[in-house]
Amino acid sequence: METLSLPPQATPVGLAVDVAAFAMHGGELQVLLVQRGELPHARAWALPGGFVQPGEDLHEAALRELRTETAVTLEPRHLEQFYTFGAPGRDPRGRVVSVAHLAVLAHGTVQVTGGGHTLGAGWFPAHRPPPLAFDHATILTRALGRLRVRLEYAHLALEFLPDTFTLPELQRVHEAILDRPLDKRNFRKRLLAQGVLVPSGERRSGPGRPAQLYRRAKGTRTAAL
Amino acid sequence: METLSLPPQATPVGLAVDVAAFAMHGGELQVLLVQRGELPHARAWALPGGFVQPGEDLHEAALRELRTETAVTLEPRHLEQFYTFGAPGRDPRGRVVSVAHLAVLAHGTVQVTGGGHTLGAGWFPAHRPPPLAFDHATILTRALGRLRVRLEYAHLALEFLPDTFTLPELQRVHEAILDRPLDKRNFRKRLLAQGVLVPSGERRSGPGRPAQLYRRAKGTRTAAL
DNA sequence: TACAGTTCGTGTCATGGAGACACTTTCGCT
DNA sequence: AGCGAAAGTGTCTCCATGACACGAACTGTA
Repeated sequence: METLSLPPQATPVGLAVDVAAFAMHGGELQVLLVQRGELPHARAWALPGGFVQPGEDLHEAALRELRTETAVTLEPRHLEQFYTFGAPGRDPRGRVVSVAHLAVLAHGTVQVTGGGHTLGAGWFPAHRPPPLAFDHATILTRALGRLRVRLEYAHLALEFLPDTFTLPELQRVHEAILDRPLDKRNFRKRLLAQGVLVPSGERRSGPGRPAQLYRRAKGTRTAAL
Repeated sequence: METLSLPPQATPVGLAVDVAAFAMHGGELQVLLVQRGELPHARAWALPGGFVQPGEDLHEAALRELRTETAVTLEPRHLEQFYTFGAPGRDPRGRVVSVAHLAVLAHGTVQVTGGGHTLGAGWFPAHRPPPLAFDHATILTRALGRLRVRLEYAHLALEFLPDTFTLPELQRVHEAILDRPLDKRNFRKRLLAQGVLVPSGERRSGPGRPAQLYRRAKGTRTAAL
């Protein structure tokens, strides 16, 4: 079986992965972009991504690109494939099909120094990005849509925060993703009713009344599919 | 721009599409399978699919494979990409990445004669399929999951039926997809409240009380994404 | 033409989740 | 002590969902 090879109908294509990686910073939802150092679209901003290597799973490839192109310090808390872009003209170099991924990085991961063969990397407002290379604006829009959908019935928002967090912080994550304000009381009611949050007993001080700190309940890890 | 070519990092892979095509037949949800005529997995049943051709969009490739491998008579009413399978060992011939699609064929499309380089094609119970080649059992399971999700908030079930249909017929489609019975009164209440159905005035006779015929309301085409 | 068989069509009540809505509490700072 | 700032809290309404049983309309046959 291992000696079989690809039949002639299998016209080779370039297989790439692109990653829309999000994090919260300054109360805003940010997306990680790299500045391209090569043609095509040199000096343009783009989603981190690149070609899949032999024997490498799509998931692994997405992780590798994230690490080598952007020098982010932490592992993503969530990584999920969400759509494959394969229109014939989408890359001027030839036929490149890209499996787009959605990643969530925890708070505290936001320092980025650039790396690999890019000119740099940085965080940008996810809802108002700069002009992007290739069809990456489309990819980003769809990633945001997926993120919104995931909010409804998953615990994904928790992945943006440190292990321990306050309810107002969590609310700000939801608001940043949905790009609209939410009612405080309804938000708390809904979240607490889901039973995935456990008060840690601690409180956090600041300019105002201290907030109760919460922790995710055990056995509530997101199915990182 | 057109003279650029793929960089050396782009290790070539085989790019394929596979299609899980569903239709209603005999009150049951059926999936379209082909019997493979070539190695690997010769004589095994598999989802229709094959390699994408140069310059061909993924969507087009899925349509072509559906037509040439199975000689189905009608166009699918819905075609949607839902996941890309790219684990290194999934195909013994080498690195093959498959973009899996979900298709819905209208009632009346069920005659299938086989074609292309397969030994035949046929319909099988979607929830109890025969053993399948490659990782197609996994693909089918995920296609069914997607179909269920789509039922909740889309008009996808209508695509299984002819232009004009009765409410009990539509209910049977939902029941077949969910693989469980539904309450008649609640089902009618919910569907009619959605406002996507319009009584056509006609009735359909049979062994029992005649049923009201319905038609989809204008401007309610499924976003075939 | 009467009856049996078969399928279609209909309404109420209880429950649970979601959204609108305003004031009090607790702390830090001056 | 007082002020500013943010956290925390409860009620009511509305809508969607699910459980539940019987009469109505037609076909075919005796």
